[in-house]
Amino acid sequence: MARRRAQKPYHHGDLRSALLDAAVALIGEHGLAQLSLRECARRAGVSHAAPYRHFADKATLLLAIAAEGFSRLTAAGLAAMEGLTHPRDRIDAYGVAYVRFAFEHPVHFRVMFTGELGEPTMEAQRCADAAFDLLIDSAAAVVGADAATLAGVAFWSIPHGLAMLILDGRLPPEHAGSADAAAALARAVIGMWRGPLGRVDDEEAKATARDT
Amino acid sequence: MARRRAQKPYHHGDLRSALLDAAVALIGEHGLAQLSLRECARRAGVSHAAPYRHFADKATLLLAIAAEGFSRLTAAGLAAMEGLTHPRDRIDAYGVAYVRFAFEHPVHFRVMFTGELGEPTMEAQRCADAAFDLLIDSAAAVVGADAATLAGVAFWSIPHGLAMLILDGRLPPEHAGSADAAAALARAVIGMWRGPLGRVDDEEAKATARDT
DNA sequence: CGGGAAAGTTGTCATCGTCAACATTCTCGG
DNA sequence: CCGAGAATGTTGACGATGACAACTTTCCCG
Repeated sequence: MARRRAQKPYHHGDLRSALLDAAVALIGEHGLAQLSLRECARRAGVSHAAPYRHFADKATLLLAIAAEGFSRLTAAGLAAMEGLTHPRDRIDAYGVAYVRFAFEHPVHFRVMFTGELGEPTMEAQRCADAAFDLLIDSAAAVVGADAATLAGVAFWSIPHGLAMLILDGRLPPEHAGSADAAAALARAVIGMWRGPLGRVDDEEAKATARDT
Repeated sequence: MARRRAQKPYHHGDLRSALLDAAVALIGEHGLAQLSLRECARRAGVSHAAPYRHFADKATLLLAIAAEGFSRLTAAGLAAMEGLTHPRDRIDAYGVAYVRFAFEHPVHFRVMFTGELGEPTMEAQRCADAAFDLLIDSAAAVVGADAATLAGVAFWSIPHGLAMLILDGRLPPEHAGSADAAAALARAVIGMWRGPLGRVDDEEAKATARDT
């Protein structure tokens, strides 16, 4: 202790996080394709080979970003569903949170779904599965376990496609200008869904229709 | 004329297409991130700088692949809608064709939607807009021009999300094992859609329900 | 306190994207 | 028919990158 902060210590302290942060920032600035480990190292104030003490290779670093993204997505979904008891309300909230997440963490979202990252890490696989399982479980709570996979897939497609459109800049600015606008759009589009998820609730719709 | 085929001519003949084909093949084999212009050149039997006579840089080559993909997608959509007169049938067919396209041309599809390709070429922009306009027009034929953008966005989300799930290998094999299976899944999921696109047709659904 | 493990560094190599300079072939106007 | 300029390819070079090996510094625990 009593470390001299004036001259930087040989050890960084938390290089791993610093590299992840630098990578996310760099991807945001110059795009995924331009990302270089050496530039990350430079920005973290460390030599060009230091990253290899924390990541096997570039793909592993990206996988870590993806894993982080899936974790945050799951957390955002859980937070959005918190306090909601109606299954339909819950899965709708997840969908809206999904689009909001994509808007607020565009870099993570891109990395999560570029694929092309080689064989996923166990860590990354676990985080992705957790996010997907939450969706399937939420769907199962509406339509039952048998149809859950199909319904989950159908339901995921909507927020996911929406998120892609927003990130690709193919939506008019009034719908994609802010996180709130994007979320509102998501709520509107999801509200149009009247598939198996909707039918169940249509019968009890009047009982629930008090919020707008 | 009477060209000696035995010793290859100085000029390739159709290098541009050969490079595009090589690039698509290489991406399919090793992933987008591993693509190298030099490897494309090698595979086309040409020196490492030859590609620069046809593409300004690597990004431009990828943009060309994306443009080709959007053109084929538009063509596939048009072919699928051919002969169908009911607006709802037509947009449904487009959606199914969309998923089938993604399954059959996974490399093109990936390149089309990786974004991160820098500023799009005019060519690429035009092809992408054509595909999107076809969708919006098809939606407009169902819900009218006013709601067309919103409905188009909502409707695009479904096949797009579905395609992404299939390409990411997150679907059970019975649904993603073949192009026909994927298309059938798409048809099923799209059939669940009962938003503004569906409501119009629900009134005349009985008149149309003769297939299946 | 001492030795191994962890974390960083320097050096190196093959490969890549890109540019400049040069070579070959095509084509079209005279 | 020919000859010059435009296309198209080639060779060579440069800086940057991902990845590995060997070495150094610091940490931590027995």
